[in-house]
Amino acid sequence: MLDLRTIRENEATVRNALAQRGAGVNLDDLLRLDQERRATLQEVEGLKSERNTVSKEIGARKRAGEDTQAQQERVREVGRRIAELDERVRTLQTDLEARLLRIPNIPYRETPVGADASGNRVVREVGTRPAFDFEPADHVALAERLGLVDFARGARISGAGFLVYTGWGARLERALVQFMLDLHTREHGYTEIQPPLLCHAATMTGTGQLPKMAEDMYTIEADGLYLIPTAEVPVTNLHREEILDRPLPIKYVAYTPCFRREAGAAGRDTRGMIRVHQFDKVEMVQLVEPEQSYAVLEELVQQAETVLQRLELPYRVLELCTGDLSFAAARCYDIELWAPGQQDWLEVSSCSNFEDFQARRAGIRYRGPDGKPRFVHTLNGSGVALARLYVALLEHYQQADGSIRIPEALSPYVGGIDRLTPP
RNA sequence: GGAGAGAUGGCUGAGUGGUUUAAAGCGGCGGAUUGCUAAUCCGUUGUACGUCUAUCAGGCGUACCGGGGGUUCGAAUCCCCCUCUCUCCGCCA
Repeated sequence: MLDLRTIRENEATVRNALAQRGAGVNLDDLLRLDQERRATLQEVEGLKSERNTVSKEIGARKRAGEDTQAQQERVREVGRRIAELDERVRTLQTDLEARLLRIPNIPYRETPVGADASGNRVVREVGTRPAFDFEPADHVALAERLGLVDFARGARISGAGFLVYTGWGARLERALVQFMLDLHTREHGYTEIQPPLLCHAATMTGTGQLPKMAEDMYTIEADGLYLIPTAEVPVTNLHREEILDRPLPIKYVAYTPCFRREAGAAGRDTRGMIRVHQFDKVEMVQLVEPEQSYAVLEELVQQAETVLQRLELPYRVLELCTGDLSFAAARCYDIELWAPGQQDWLEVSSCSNFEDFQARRAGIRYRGPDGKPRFVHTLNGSGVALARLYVALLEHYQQADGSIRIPEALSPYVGGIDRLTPP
């Protein structure tokens, strides 16, 4: 959420930034509502001040045994007017809030300007894509041949887009999760969190999933709950409506399943495990001082890259342009893995700085050097997303004999074996 | 799911309609005193919104005693609804 005062005082800058994102926002109505709210507030607060004074006087005179009938009647009138104006302020306030919650964040000043994904900038490409002396298979064939994933039974029990990992396939998934958690907790200084997977509306609003992305989430209507699309949601909201009493930065890492309806993506990537309704992800979240947030963003990207470097997989880092930035992000890097079976790049991480956009929505503050509360900056980065990592790993490490080599760093997590072989 | 008890400032805890613009204590901050530490003494103390001014600061106003609504000239206090916590019962991995 943007600060209303910022919008008021920097109207041109805000308009320009939102235009670069391609966001159609009616600022005129917003500013008019703001104007009316402040005017009405001034009027009603004046009346309340008057009422407080007179009421106090009535109390004093009653104690002195004087008649206060006339005064009481007069104040009753004032009270009626106050009730009307209060109602008006409430309406304006609600309307303003609803509009503010739908305005996306302002992009970082160096963000490349572009209309869509084609405007993204390749920051670097690391590692070399493998050369095969045979025709590389895709992950669906590999997973089926090795008995790692059962696509048909996933569809049978839950529908298309749900996976069943079996035997060594399940073991490999667990190994990857554990490998990443160990890396981030032991070497990168994160505290591990296991949050709820169902969150209510206030939490979903805090990080920006609501109100705009409601149709992307699975809902539990009977209880007013939503399945989390990412651990970012519960973990960032851990400190909702708090003035933090601990030193910054706060660094959390969480493994959770993620649930996405992929409502707008029907028919895309339907084959295999590239776009599924449920996948595992290890997510890093940081709450930091505003002055540090852009340095921390670089740190996050490197920590996500470390996962891929240890697994010896080739990848590239992109900076998203204004038109491709997600709703709440001010600056975002995506990391993509090369998948030989797809002959394409797969997004496995998204590292974003939200500045104070989420903190303002969620009310997450800390005390600055002057002791006054300030909003923190929030960041998160996948470290990294499974399913797609799994795809790239299978396709990258496939051998001519049909086996899958296990990279050295991962081997201890699968009981020391160095390859998966067909049964 | 049923019954009961509770929710007050950073913490403990008083307060059942107007001298409470929330007592007192603890803690925090500033100062005094003091070889050092401790102790003692004095002062100070939250958040949001609005507004004004001599605007790296402050003044004024409004609201905030779990959340929302109501009664009243006036609500922490009375009434209604909700949430959460605790205790007991039931159910249960």
